[in-house]
Amino acid sequence: MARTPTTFDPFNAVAEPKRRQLIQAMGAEELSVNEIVERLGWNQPSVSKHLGVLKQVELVEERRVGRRRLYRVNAERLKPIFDWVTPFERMWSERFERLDNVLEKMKKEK
Amino acid sequence: MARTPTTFDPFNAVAEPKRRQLIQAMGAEELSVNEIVERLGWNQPSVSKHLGVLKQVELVEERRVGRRRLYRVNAERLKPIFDWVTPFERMWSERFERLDNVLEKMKKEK
DNA sequence: TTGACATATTCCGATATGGGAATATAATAT
DNA sequence: ATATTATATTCCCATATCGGAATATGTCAA
Repeated sequence: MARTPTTFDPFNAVAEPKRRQLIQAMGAEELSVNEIVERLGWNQPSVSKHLGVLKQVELVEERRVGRRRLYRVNAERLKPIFDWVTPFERMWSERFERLDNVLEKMKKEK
Repeated sequence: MARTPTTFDPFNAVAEPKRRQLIQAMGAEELSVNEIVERLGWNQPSVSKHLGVLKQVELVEERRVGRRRLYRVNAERLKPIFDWVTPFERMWSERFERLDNVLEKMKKEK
């Protein structure tokens, strides 16, 4: 067996840095391929191909209008990533850093 | 050029489902390889290899004690993932669904 | 020193990738 | 019909997987 395919799930689709960049550049807007091309400065086939992957995992949705195709981010598909990573937040968050600091001080003052 | 290597960054390391499972199984505990093997029911080389990838991207840290190696999750390396995905939360969260519902109702009642 | 235990590494093969370049498809306008 | 615009697809290749099996390394114990 080989590596998990990029189209397997949002985790794999989004592992590619350019695809993260693409999603971030789109934000909440609905954009045509050419608008994305201009915004990112990549060549058109590259944008289309990355959109193709994102579409397969439903991270973007496509709407055809005339000869253009309008894409928008389907943020719900990012929720599994958010849900997986969020529980770990307490391990690095400021609240606990502060707690650590307090404990450090208590040590020193003792 | 080929696909972004798994060891390139936490995004890629964590794209592999088994590695997410491994990290989740470890939680905040410090565990030996064998403890992880038992906990997950995988074979030992598999666990070692996945730990190797996670270690390269510093998602886990290793401490040698006798003939054992104790691993623990370095959650800070998950922060970039959290930070990247979090801004999109407002696009799916209940708060905004509720807002949508309110707006829908207002339309209908008008 | 020899064995037992804990863990890492190597060798293998099938497979999917991303980029570049070229080209195909589709819709509109003239 | 033809040209133009907008987008997708194909063909190419170098490369890094993951899993399985076997084996190597390292450390303790008797």
